[in-house]
Amino acid sequence: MAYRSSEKTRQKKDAKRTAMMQAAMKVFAEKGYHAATVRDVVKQADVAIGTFYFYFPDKETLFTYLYEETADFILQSLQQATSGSADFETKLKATMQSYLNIAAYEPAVIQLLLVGGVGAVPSLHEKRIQFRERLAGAWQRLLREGHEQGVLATPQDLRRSAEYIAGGIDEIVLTLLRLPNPNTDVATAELIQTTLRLVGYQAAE
Amino acid sequence: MAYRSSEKTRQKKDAKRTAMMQAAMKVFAEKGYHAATVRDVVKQADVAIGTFYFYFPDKETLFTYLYEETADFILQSLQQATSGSADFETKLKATMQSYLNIAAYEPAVIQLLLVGGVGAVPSLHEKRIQFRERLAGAWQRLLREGHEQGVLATPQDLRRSAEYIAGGIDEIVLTLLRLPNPNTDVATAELIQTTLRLVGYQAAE
Amino acid sequence: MAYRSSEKTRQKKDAKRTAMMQAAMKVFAEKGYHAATVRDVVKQADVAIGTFYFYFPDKETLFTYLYEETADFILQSLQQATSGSADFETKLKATMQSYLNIAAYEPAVIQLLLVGGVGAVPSLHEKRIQFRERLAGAWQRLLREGHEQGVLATPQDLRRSAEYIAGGIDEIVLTLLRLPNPNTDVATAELIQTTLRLVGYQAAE
Amino acid sequence: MAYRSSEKTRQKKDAKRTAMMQAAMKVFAEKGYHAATVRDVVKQADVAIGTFYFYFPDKETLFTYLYEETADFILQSLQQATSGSADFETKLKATMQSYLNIAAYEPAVIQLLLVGGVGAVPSLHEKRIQFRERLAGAWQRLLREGHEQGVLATPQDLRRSAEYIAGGIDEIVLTLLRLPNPNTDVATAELIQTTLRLVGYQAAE
DNA sequence: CATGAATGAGGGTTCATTCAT
DNA sequence: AATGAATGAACCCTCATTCAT
Repeated sequence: MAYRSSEKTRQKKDAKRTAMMQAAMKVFAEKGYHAATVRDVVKQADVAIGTFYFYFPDKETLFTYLYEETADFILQSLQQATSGSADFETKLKATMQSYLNIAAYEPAVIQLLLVGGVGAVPSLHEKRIQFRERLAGAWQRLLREGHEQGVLATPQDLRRSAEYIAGGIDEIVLTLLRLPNPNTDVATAELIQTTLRLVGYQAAE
Repeated sequence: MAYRSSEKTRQKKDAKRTAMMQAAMKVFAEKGYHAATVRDVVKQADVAIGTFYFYFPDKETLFTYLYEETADFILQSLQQATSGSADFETKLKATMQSYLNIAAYEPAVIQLLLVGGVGAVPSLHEKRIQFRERLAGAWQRLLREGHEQGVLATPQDLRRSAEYIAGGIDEIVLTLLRLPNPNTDVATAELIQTTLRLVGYQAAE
Repeated sequence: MAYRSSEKTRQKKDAKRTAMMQAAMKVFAEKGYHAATVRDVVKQADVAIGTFYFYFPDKETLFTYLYEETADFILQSLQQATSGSADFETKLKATMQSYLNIAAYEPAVIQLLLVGGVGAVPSLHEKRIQFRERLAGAWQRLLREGHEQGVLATPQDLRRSAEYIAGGIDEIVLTLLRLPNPNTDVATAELIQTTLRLVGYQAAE
Repeated sequence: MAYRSSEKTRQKKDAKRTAMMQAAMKVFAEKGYHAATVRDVVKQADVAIGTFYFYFPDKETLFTYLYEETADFILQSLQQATSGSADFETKLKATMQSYLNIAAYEPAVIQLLLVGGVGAVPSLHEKRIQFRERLAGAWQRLLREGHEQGVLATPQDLRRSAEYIAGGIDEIVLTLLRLPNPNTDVATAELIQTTLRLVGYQAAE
């Protein structure tokens, strides 16, 4: 007896859901978890408050989901940049490129991850820690390759270097995002050079 | 006949005010701005809620003041480490030592600055940005000395390197603070070495 | 050319309507008026929420209608038991039998009437009062017969005795319904005896 | 340093708390748990909504507490009436007197117990069941005395009779409370006579 | 000075109801 | 007829802030 949920309707619903998540992303990125209200989100999405609860179970769940999805997106982007067979320097450049690209074209993504979830609900705090660890882990994997290729300074604790890099990049990215017209290319080039120095890179002969 | 609060009274008042600020620091560092309530603070300080509003105009002002004071404390500590006449390496070691010391013995100070005020009230956001800039500025001054002594790699944007350092250190510090028994000494030594590489340090002959 | 819904269509519609009312009865009996939601009802009936509003104008009206219908059903059952020509004792036994039978086989009916509509909407409160009065009225009619047959103790206010009986039975019924395997037969026999004593029954010689 | 909480202040607070509980009692008795809102209560008490939460942790807790307290009050009143050494008839009269007195002078107490907590939150449902059981228990104890004095009809299930009595009385009481000027005395006398018949009372020679 | 009772704006969430498809 | 996405009033509750004592 059930009417076939016309494909069109389904698509429309999905589109709306996506639109609402983007609205939520923007609001959370700007205000952070606590300061952002559900009313802010629905206003941004131009829907009624009940609509929010039609699409999402509650504020916390949405934020957690948004945070995880965003974190996965970033980490996969980095993963992609480091996969394949290439030398350390090439991969590092690609990775940095990738990260800065996201920062340039999807600033809310970065804002959400870096400031949106701080000082929030405990379950969220946990997620944030996980993200930082996975982010450092991504860099660490890259460094390990460099180490195996024998192009990095020794001794060094690759984990700690990876954390240093992750933190350093984000500091610079946040500074960039505060500028009206950030020159991402120059920053990327400099970040690459600085990071190469940081790990004591010596090109193989 | 003009009233004048006797010196003793004033001291007592100041002591209470200080105690309340320490209580507030602890609470804000643990929970962050939004999750911490004024009631949490007064409970920690063991005073009535009305007393809070005798000493501070409101929650936001207190937090801002606390944030500024804490930021000043950190920045002055770094300043002290870099003042005097010594070579670049010595000063960098002293600075790093100083920062990590604070993290080790006054973790709340670091927590407050790094996570306590993120995603909070707009006025606070501003303060946070200022702090990051001043922190980068402190490192930048040190790097400039190194540059003038000719011991750093060129070309490099000292400002950007300073930001990289500031961000990298904090990432590692936050990781350390999550551990039950962080070995600060090892971390400090590594941070120094990594930072020296980052700036392309070459000891003068 | 006037449309006329074919007999078949009407029957189908009535069937659906009935099914939805049974679903509503179950839900209201279990949760009571306020705690039961329209969504609970449509879920139980396995239809969409819009369908509910096609068949019923709103929640309150449905409940009121359901309550009335159920009340009528009970009262008619009692009526039937007391109709015909028989002596007081026989009729009382039949009436009690009838009531306890409903409680045993259609507990939701009783639950709905006794607890489903308490503390609800004003219009419902009115209905509940009416039901109690009609229920007492049914007993009162029976008692009047007994009085006319001269088998009841005098003096007694038949109305008040009728209320006493109605309230006493329901108290016991509700207690029974809480048991996993209520022995209705024993309870019925006891209720009959107790009620006969209550009205001071003396078999005619 | 703590100022002595002047006895006067304390008393005032207690008085207010009591006033608020009475306001809550009235509202809950009139509307039942679900239909009554916290705003209804604070409006009745003429205080702000925050004041409610200063005195009580939440709506459910208050209601539960109110319900328990009221139940205890009623049960203790009955207890008092049945204690002491007197014959069965005297005690039954006293008990009935006591119950009807409360109904006459504190109708909200009865309303709360009988209708206020029906169909409410699960924890409350439990409380209601407990109350009914304790109420029946009170009557049962009285009947047992009568049984031991050999003035009651045998055989009869004293528990079931007790429930019958409890339910019957409440039905009549609720009817009375609907009248503008209920004549409690006549009702009491009749209830006593009817109850004596119900239990098959035969005065000892 | 210090207290804590009192306030009420505002936050998250529910749910009866509507209406375009 | 039937659907279910969308709405928004209203609920419970929190918490920064005030002020009489």
